[in-house]
Amino acid sequence: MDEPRWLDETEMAAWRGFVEATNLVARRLERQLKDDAGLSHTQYEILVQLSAAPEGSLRMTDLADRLVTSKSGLTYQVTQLEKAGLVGRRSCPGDVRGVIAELTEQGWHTLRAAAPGHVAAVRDTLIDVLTPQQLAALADSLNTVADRLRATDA
Amino acid sequence: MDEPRWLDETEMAAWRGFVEATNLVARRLERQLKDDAGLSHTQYEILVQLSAAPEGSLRMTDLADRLVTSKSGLTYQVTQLEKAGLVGRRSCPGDVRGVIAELTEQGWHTLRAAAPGHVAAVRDTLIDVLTPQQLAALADSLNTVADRLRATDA
DNA sequence: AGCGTTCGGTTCAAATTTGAACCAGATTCG
DNA sequence: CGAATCTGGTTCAAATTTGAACCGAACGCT
Repeated sequence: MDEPRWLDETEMAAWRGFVEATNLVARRLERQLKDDAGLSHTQYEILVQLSAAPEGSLRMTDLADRLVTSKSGLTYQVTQLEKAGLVGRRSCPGDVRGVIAELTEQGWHTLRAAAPGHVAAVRDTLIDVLTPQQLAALADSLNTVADRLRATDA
Repeated sequence: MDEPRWLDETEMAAWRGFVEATNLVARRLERQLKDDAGLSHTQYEILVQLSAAPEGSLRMTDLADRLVTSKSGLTYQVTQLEKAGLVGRRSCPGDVRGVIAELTEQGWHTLRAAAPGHVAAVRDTLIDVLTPQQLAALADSLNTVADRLRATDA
């Protein structure tokens, strides 16, 4: 194990910033959603992903891919949302094993009700804090990272 | 509740990128640390913060501030690390209530052993994926966000 | 058709996280 | 001094997350 390449000052700043911003933003938004809409961020993300899919429905596996949770974690949360009446399960035509999660009427309604407050919070914590240039740069960098990880995960 | 300002394309890209990169990077590094060093990222962060402090020790409250966990979460993790022999608790001179967490010899050793692999993984997932310009821009944006949140949390 | 492998989802126990309640030691004023 | 309040840390129950084990169904091949 030879001497590794340590991080220089900028690299360290990027990394510390990443860790810190990540946690702080997550914490802040978690609370906002819980307080204002009674949803965890995970649950909100599930609703968002479903709402963006055709018919407001997705197969469990596809949903798990888009979110970044374990399969069992998804099963758990979908069950919670089902109990709350926001999501339903249907079986998947053509594959008996498959399960399709689908937004209910109430799910759509809850999401529409939660979205404005959440967007405002996102602006407040992340978007409006930065200049347009910073924001564009951030989007560029983070998407590079995300794409790269998506690719190498497979 | 009037019509909110929705996110435009760049804003949305930044936000989605943030959520996605955040989760993917966290997941990746969590696994790396667990596999290679038997530590969770939280635990590793505790060791790092302690190692950066004078004497390798910090008061619980200060530690909780630097990490971004709840007080009870910190108590739990420090107890775990104590069981593992990486951290010790001392009482705080001058304030009977206070507790100081302190790296043990073994804690230093474990951290030194874990660091190279972790740094390599950080490079791999985040740093080396970006150009120097992207990296500098990322550091700039994220630190702006973090600083701003630190300020408004108080 | 038959066999071995992969896939999709759930179940389970164990580890972690969180917020609220709590306790004892500080602080602050009147 | 002494009551009222605040602080630092732990404890507790409840919610969540994770990975491993599992089961039945689909697939690839012979």
